[in-house]
Amino acid sequence: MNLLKDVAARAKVSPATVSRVLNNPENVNPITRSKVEKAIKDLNFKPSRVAQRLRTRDGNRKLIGLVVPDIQNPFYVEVVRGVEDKTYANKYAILMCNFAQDENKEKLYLDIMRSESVDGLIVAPVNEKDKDVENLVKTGLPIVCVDRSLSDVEVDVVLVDNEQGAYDATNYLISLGHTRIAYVGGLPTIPTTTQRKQGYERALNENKIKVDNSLIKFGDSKHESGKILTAELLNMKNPPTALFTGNNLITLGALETIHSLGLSIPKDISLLGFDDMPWSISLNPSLTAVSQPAYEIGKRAADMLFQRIAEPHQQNVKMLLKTKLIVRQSCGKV
Amino acid sequence: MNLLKDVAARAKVSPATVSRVLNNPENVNPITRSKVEKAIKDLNFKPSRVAQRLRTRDGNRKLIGLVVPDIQNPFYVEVVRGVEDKTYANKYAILMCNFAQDENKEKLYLDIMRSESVDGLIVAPVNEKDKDVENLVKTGLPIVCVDRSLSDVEVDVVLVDNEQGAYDATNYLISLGHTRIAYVGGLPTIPTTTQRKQGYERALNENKIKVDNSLIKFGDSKHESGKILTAELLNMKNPPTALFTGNNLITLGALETIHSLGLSIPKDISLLGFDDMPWSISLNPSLTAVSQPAYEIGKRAADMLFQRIAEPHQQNVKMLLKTKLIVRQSCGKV
DNA sequence: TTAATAACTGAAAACGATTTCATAAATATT
DNA sequence: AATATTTATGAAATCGTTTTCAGTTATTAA
Repeated sequence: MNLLKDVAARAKVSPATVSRVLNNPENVNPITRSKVEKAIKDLNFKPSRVAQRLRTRDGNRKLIGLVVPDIQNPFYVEVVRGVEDKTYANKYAILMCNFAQDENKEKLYLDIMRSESVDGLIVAPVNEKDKDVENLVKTGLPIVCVDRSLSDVEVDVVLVDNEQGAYDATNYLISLGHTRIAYVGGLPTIPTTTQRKQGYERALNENKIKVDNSLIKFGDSKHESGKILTAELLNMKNPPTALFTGNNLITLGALETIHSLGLSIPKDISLLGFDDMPWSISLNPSLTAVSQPAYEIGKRAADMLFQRIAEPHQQNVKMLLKTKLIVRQSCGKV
Repeated sequence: MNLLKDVAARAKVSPATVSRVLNNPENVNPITRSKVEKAIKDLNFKPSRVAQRLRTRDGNRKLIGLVVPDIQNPFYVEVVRGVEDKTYANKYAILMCNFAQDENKEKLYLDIMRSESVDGLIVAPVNEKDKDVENLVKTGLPIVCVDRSLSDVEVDVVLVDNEQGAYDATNYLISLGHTRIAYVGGLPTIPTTTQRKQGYERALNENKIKVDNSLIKFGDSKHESGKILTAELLNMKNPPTALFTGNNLITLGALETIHSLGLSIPKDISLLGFDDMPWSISLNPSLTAVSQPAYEIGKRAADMLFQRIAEPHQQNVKMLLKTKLIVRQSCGKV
């Protein structure tokens, strides 16, 4: 492995000059510069980013962290892509960790982020009171939250209007004549779960439909829990006529249960999912869904982070993006 | 941010001792050790992994790289999870990059891996002649390839028997009476694409069915290309009666096109996909598929990498895992 | 009891880059 | 022509750890 000093030796200059060629080429003599550049090329020299990061004080370490709650959820995959496309353009690397909705894992990964000296961090905190993320914010590390905000601390954030999205979805089901609409939520501790529940309840209330708590279920935001909760709902003596599922994976779990019970959608039961997926149109039946601009969330978050890295003391901003109801064939009239 | 020397000062010992408590607690006096441990706790000290990595020569840097061809492909998501579960247990961090089947991106990310001084690397090379990965192997960096091997260099690798999987799939279609079976492949440059094609052709040959090159298509392994190629096939004057799709995303694209043309599966056309997905059962119709043990691939690869990091000079191993044909409802008799 | 060995600890060098400071040479100013 | 300024470079300090080496104290062996 060739080091900067090897380049210096070969080009017969000091290490300082090589470093300048790398970082401030404008203030080294063109002749010297080309000698050094040749040596760099000859030796196929690549500076150690580790040494660079150790030495560099400011936000030029070319590494950002991305802490994702669940890489199996296609929503986050899209967010990741959005972040990545932006960071790639800037030759930043991404240190990405998936904590799988596990608070301990999140804590470990946040510690790692800190001690890896990332320039900044994009994270979807486990919950609104996430002390670990809060503490990290307090250290002054540039942080952008996505999908979920923090309640006790000022931070940049890119969100989607979950309440409104759920409201629209529920209203749509009501417009089809449904009154027994179940909400199959994810982890009750994460803000999106409760915001979506609020939108759901607002729609019911505005339509004078009594909220029936036996139709509201919470789980762990994963596929398996979607299956189980849906089974519970459909086995009630007086089952719902429509299911509003709280995320991607829950929707897929619900689909699986419905099919395994031999029920037909939308004839026997209507299904409306939060989160659209690239293959929603290919599901059986094609899925009516609340679509979030996931890729854009990622892009905007990355933009915001680079902004804040450049200007650490600017005011915090909260960006709220809209959802869109995509009507396909999984909901029918009652 | 508290440093090791702050801990040392508070515990009234030298930095060396603090470092020992961190790394070799067994050879520091218990009394001193607990003083230091208290100081560490009091100051909430977390060592800088950057400094640690810079200083540490051997394979103890607690960081491995993971270079993924396409994070949108659920197959790789499962692989990632497998890798992650193993590495988490060892308190390793993963530097993960998604090169989206883009060779230039791959090159940049590999450079980053090298200069981030990772202990080792898990990668699915863009192709069998991938010079960039080869060069990295030659530097002596511990590397495990997954899903795709390298032809010109010795390296540890975890593969699936793609040829056999495709053979089984094609045979199954033939057993249903199909003779006009199309193969909708991904990028022709990646080994899995050609191996699957070989299995497909072997099955045809063994059954005395002439290989019809107009029924073999290649694209870019993504959703969109699955849509386009399927449309081309179905618009032929004499279209195939069955489609064997070369990966996940292509399958989903094919499904979309088939539905948009108003065709019914399996009545009008049979569909068999390489790669199973968690929601294959919920597709319209539920999908018959060749399932790869993706999660296990990831786990095994991580195991193998830790092995090699521990024993850099052991012999290279190639692990071949089996696929499994999962019969559901997307294939019918002709 | 003394010599040999083991157990602890600290000072200082090292990892591989960047940056400050000083200096020499080149150019501009009067 | 003399001085002031700019440009270009190198020496050395630095980032935050680990590790070597040496030295001191405690333990064991003779």
